[in-house]
Order: sequence, then C-alpha cells, then structure tokens
Amino acid sequence: MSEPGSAAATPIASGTAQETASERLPLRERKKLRTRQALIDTALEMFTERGFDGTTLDQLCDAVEVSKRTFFRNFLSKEDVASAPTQDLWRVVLEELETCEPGGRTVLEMLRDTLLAALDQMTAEGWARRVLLSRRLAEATPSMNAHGLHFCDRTSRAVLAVLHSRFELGDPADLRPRLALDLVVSAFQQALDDWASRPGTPTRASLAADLREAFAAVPGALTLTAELRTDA
Amino acid sequence: MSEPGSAAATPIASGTAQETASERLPLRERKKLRTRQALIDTALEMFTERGFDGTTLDQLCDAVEVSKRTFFRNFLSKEDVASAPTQDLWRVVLEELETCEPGGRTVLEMLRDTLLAALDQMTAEGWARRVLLSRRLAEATPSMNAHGLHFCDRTSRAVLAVLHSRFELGDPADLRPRLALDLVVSAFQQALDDWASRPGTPTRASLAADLREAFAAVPGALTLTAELRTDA
DNA sequence: CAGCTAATGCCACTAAGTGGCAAAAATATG
DNA sequence: CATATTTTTGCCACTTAGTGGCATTAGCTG
Repeated sequence: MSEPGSAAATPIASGTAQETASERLPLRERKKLRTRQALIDTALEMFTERGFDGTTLDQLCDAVEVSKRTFFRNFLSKEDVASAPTQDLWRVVLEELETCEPGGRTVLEMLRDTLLAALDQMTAEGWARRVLLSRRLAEATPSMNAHGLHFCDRTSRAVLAVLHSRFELGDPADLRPRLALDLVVSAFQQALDDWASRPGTPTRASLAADLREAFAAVPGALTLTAELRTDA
Repeated sequence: MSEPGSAAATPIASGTAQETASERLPLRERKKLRTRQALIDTALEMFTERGFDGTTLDQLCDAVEVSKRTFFRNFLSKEDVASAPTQDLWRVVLEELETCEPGGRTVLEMLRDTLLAALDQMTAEGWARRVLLSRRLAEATPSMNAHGLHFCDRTSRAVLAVLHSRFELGDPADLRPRLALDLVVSAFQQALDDWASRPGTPTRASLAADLREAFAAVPGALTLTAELRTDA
C-alpha cells in the first residue's frame, strides 16, 4: 500500500479539537510521515546549498539516515521530493473542486476561486518557504522544471476530468475547457514566478495577491497588439 | 562546435536551384546530418515497436552502428532524439518571428499565422509521420512527455524574448504577452492531440485545419460557464 | 507474550549519461 | 601526390538514478 505518487491521503478523523491533521494516527503512520517530511526538508536544504546535481541521493539518504530503498518508497524520483510542496497545493485544489458550486461564475472564475481557497488551506508550518525553495530550484534545474511541468500537465487532466464529471460542459470534444484550464495554469505559474523572484520573504498572502493580479490580466491577453519598435 | 541542442543551424547558401536544404554542404557535414537523421528514424521506429523503456541506447546505437558517445554528441538525452521532429517546427517558428510584421493584428493572431507559416515550411520527406510517431510516444511515455513540455517552456521563453526585442509591448512586467503565448501553446498542443488521435494517416494540411479550429475556440474559453450535472 | 503484518535495510544489478584519449577520416597545404 | 591539421568518432572506465529480492526489524493484535 501507499504508493509513492499519492502522498498521505489517509487522514483519520480527529478526536480532540486543534490538530495538525497528522496527529492521532497510528505510530507507524506518524513515523512514515516524519521521515517523509525529513526527506523533503533536507532535500530542499541540500539542493539549495550544493545544487540539485551536486547532491547525490546517497548523500541525502545518509543525512536523513534512511536507505535509498526507503527514499523510493516515498518518492517517484529525485525530482519528485523537491516538488512535493507544490503538489500539496494542487491536491487540495482537486479536493475543493469536488464540492464547489458554479454559482453563475465562468469556469475561469470558478477555477481561480478554487485555487485561492486551496491556498488558504496551506497552513502547514513553513509551507511558503518550502514552495519558495522548490520554485527557485525548478528555475535553476532543467530536469526539475521538466518534472514540475509534467506534474502540472497530469494535474490539469485530472482537473479536466473532474470538471467533466461534475458539470455540464457540452460536447466532450469542445476545446474551450482545456484552453481555460491552461490559462489558469499559465496565470498560476506566472504569479509563482513573480512571487518567487521578489526579494524579501514572501508570504502566503502576497502569493494570493499575485494570483489575483495574474488573473486580472487574462482578458487583456486576447486583445493585446504590438507595434514594431522604433528604437534600437 | 555543434552542441547537441542546436540542430543544423548552419545552412550554406545554395548554388543551383532546388535543393533539399542539406545539399552542397561539405562532405563532413552531410555525413553528420545523415547519422543524425538515421538516429531519429531508427529511434522512432524502435521506440514505437518495443516501447521507449523497452529499448536501450545500446540497442539503438548498435542498430545505427554508431557509438553511444556519438549519440550524445547529437542529442541531449534519450528523450531528445524522439522529440526532434517537433523541435524542427518551433525552430522555424522562431526564425519566422524574426522577420514578421504586426500589420494591425493582435499578438495572438500574429503568433497563429506564424505557426501556420512555419508549418507550411515543413516539407521534409515524411515529416508528418515522424511528428505523429513522436507525439504518440510522448503520450505513452511520462519521461518523454516531461521532456516535450520542458522544451515547450524553453521555446516559449525564447519566443517571448523575440517579441519583446522586436515589438513595443510596454511594461516588461506586463503579464499579458506570456498569457497570450501560453494560449497559443495550449491551442497547439490540443490541435496536435486531436490530430494524432484521429485514425488514418494525418497530413500536414489536416494539422493546419486542426490548428485553425483550436485557435477559433480561444475567445470562447474566457466566457465559458458550467452548470451542475443533473444526471448520474 | 506470541504471532502477524508491513516497513525497512542491504545487496546486487541495469541502464543513462560523462570525461579522456587515441584512432580515423576529411580538409587544407606543400 | 604526400603530408600536416583539424574535426569527428570509437572505446573504456566511471558515476549515479532507479529496481527487484529477501532477510530483518518494528509496530500492531489477540
């Protein structure tokens, strides 16, 4: 059980009041989650410090005191461990999408709001910092960028499947839903880039602001025109 | 000289009339191009036959009678060789973009027309078939899909750079150009998917038709709305 | 405490990708 | 035509990502 791809998707109903969502699990599960988190944190640190290619899996596993075999029971690849933070967000997006109501909005607006709602739920300690490191690594490392893009693509298709299963979108061969979705992804990526390249310590709130700004620019993209430069 | 990434970007001015663009090169260059093309063709064949992961580089190199070292002087990775056909198209898109005139069109229209113009230039024998095989492989092989997506991303940025250098697009932090570009990429991918999944033997002309259709759907993507399903 | 289950560690193995250097082929030069 | 020069190739050794098998350990259950 518990294949690498699917994170910890087995949260047991909580007993008391406030819990970090990982408490009250059987000891075994908690231990698993701890090593998983240790791998993510240490990987982000080491990759940032010595570079992605400059860090071997053996070094990472030594640092966390875990066998390489165990690493691959938790993650699909070396790239995978470093992109885990972003994957958390999209997993929640998918969950949100399962229960949201259209309420007269366009698909684009609905997806934007879902994304923002999911972002509001990323309350885990240090999440913003992890996403930041992850993003910067992706920019600097081709293979990580490729992996992230691939994940994005798979997630897009999953989102599209949920849209089609829950909503009436007419002809399944209609190209518009995927165009709208790719627009959402584009806005998200762009917001993330801007957010990550800003100096200082970005917060979840500032990411939300960047997201809103990116979405606001969408309508203008269609009518944008260009003039030949006169200078240079 | 001649790094793996940059294909044959050194076409010498032709002497006589009609030439396949690779003639009249020094013998050495022609030989290089021949082995390169042999690697591409054989790779597409073997990958399609026995699967991408079911074919080792050693097997491919044996079949073409070339050392593995030579393979890596021509291509960046195992994935790279199989996505060469698509890369050819985008290289021409970039060239076209260097000389095109805005002529009152929107950026979106200009990019669409450039893409169609580039497509018109893909006259190499069997190009359509190669793209078809390449695309189907990408759909079936995660690592190839990731590689293709990464290439797309890099190319997008290159296109964006050309746009900014040649045209007056206002604030460089403006988000609209990239949104427009990602829309173009989305339409392209979608057209390619539809084209490749159609039965029979797709042609360049039918790809052009799919492309026009995809672009026609763009404006509707913004205003698309959804109703909750009543069935199921 | 005994017995079961599942995660882990260890070992050996395949295959992608890289670097170095000598052999060979193509081109330029006398 | 022979030779010097430059470019390309082949070969070999090496690192590292990723996988499969099996014994061991640690958490769970009656």
